[in-house]
Amino acid sequence: MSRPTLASLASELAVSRQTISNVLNAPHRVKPATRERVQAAIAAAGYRPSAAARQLRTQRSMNLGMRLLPATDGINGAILDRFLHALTEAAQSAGYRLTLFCAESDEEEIRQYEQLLDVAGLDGFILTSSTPDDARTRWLHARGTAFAVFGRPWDSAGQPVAADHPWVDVDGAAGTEGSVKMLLAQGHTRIGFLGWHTGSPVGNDRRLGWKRAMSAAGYGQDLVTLNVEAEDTVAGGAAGTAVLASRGATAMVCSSDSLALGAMGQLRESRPGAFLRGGGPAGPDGQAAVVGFDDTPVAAALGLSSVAQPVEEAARHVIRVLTHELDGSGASLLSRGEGPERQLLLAPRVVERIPLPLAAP
Amino acid sequence: MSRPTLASLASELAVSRQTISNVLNAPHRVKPATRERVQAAIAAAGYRPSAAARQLRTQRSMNLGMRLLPATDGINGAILDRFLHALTEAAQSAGYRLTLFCAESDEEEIRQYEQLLDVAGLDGFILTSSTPDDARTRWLHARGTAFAVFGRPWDSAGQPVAADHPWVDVDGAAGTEGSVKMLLAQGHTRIGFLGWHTGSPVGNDRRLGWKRAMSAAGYGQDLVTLNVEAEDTVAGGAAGTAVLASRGATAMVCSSDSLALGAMGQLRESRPGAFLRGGGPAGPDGQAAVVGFDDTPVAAALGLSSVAQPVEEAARHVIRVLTHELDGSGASLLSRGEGPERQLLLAPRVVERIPLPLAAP
DNA sequence: CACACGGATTTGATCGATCAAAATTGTGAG
DNA sequence: CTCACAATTTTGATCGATCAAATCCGTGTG
Repeated sequence: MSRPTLASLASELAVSRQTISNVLNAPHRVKPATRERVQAAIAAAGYRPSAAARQLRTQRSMNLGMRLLPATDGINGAILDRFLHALTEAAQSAGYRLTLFCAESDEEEIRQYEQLLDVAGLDGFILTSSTPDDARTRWLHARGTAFAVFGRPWDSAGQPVAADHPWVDVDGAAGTEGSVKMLLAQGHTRIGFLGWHTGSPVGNDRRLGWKRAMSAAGYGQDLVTLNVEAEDTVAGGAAGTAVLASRGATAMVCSSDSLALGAMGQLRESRPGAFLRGGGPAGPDGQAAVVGFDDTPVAAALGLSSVAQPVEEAARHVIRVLTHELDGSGASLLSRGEGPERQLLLAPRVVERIPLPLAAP
Repeated sequence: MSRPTLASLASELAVSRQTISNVLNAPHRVKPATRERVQAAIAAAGYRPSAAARQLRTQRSMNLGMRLLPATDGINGAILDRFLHALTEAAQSAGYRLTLFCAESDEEEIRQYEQLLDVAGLDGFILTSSTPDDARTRWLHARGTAFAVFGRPWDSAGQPVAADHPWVDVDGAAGTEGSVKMLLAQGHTRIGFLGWHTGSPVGNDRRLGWKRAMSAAGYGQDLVTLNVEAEDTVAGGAAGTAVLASRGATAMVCSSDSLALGAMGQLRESRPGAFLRGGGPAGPDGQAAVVGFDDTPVAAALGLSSVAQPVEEAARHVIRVLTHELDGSGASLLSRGEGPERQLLLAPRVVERIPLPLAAP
């Protein structure tokens, strides 16, 4: 009554182990008649090859690893859920499993790679953020381990840099650019940017989009005045908004939903009614406007416009590239030059929302 | 230059494979002198036993599985991050790895169990929610697979029921009871409950705590009037709050932060200033009060009081029980009757917050 | 009719560990 | 000095698959 194995099935069917193995791994080598007979028996017995035995022989585990970063803020970290889910789903349907691990630092992450490669024989890794001059990608590359990154490579100065490893990222600049355009279309002209300190490449990228769109619209002269840096918290957003409002901004594009949330609150409170009904600093229709970034559930709940990252698509692509790298090496002769883009910048989408009245009708 | 194996190390050291294996798995059998010599060699060579080979022989993978539920709401789903992180960390330090998988339904989840057990040889599973008359726990139990649940077992009528599998849960009733007590201490007497429809056992449990505390305080006569059911969304919370306010509630305990968020908005908007500065339905100090549930990041950001679940502790305990079950079976003679509680109800904590002014000073 | 040939199938070795049992060594009693 | 017995170490088999090479088989050919 125990689990069927290649050997047990083989003796039942009066064929050799190898024939069954071939039916599964190289069907063309088996005569159609036997193939079908074996396939039927496999289905009937519910036979499933043992991954451990297979791994021992082939040195492939069909297992991908990913570090779970220490929970951040949670408002913005909420998109991790979606990413992780899509990643797991995509890996699963590509025949891979996903193993999680934790690490306190990037150095420890590297030590974990080493251990997981040796012990569990993971086939590849997914990195969920890139840092300037990333030691982890260097290490993985040197070791010849397959991996794919959600995040562009940055040089030590925080500038985008070429690299030949696979990565997927979302074009943050395009997102903020879109936000500015939306606000311009609404008639706003004094559009501020509320972002992080300049040490963050991701933050700088988002700031860049705002600058680009403002310059293109002929408001380049406001780039200094209307650019404010703040701590990435709700309180930071409120404080920054107070500054921007005092400089005459009627709308603002934020680097995160946390900041945008703070901005909304500030506008509502400091000039009661300003946000919804006009008055105080307000745009042409009498309303001040805020756009966040990441389109977190909070934004949706509060009716905050925000830039939505296509994280599901990013996750699927990460898996696509990584599995192509892993599976494709054998079939490299056939599929040379085809395959998915190894480096891909996805365009985000600006979700325009009408602020919720926050009261039942 | 390739990875050291038991055999390669053995020949270098001029001892047998088995001796090295014993140093790792049964050190007491090895003479101290050799043991140290071997240990030094292991460290020097950076030897790590292959999990695949070990699994093939021992039939244990040191791998635990968990289904990633389709992302829910996201406001409340945010605590999954924390749970998952703590789970991974605890599993890791117990020497286990965590494998994720997806399933569309509970039936598919069972099919995945079957496949993962056969193929990957997972040692156990973690279930992250329990449903009334749960088919999954029945299946796992029948199959003799180790598992632990975050969530109490409920019978088909949604009532708590005894079961002999390990589980950990948070005492929701105690949470809402604590919320009520906090509001009573603030001087409120007309405290409403804004919860989910009665089909949800978890929701009913939370409602129960409110009822208990209200009755104990002598407000049992209000249990019908001040109990409102709503859809678990921000809009639902706003609508329910309108009803509760019209019935004279000055404070409300909610089943979730989504509802509480809706409640806050409703209070702010429908009676401008009510929430912060008194007026309209308000408590003794002139303020209406809302308490949410789950202490999501949004609650923290907005200064919403909420009931915090000790999810990290729950995760650690789930792993503790599960690994004890798995590791302990061998040592059952020694540790009989000891070990962690197989069933544990954790007390949540009410986090009292002062609503943020939402404006910078 | 023997023989080469390619497709289909089988055999034996192997991946790297642990288990079970056997062999070796050391120790104290008689 | 020998023998029983425990402590320590080694040997051979095994887990369940795949690889590489060998064998088998039916055909077409000279």
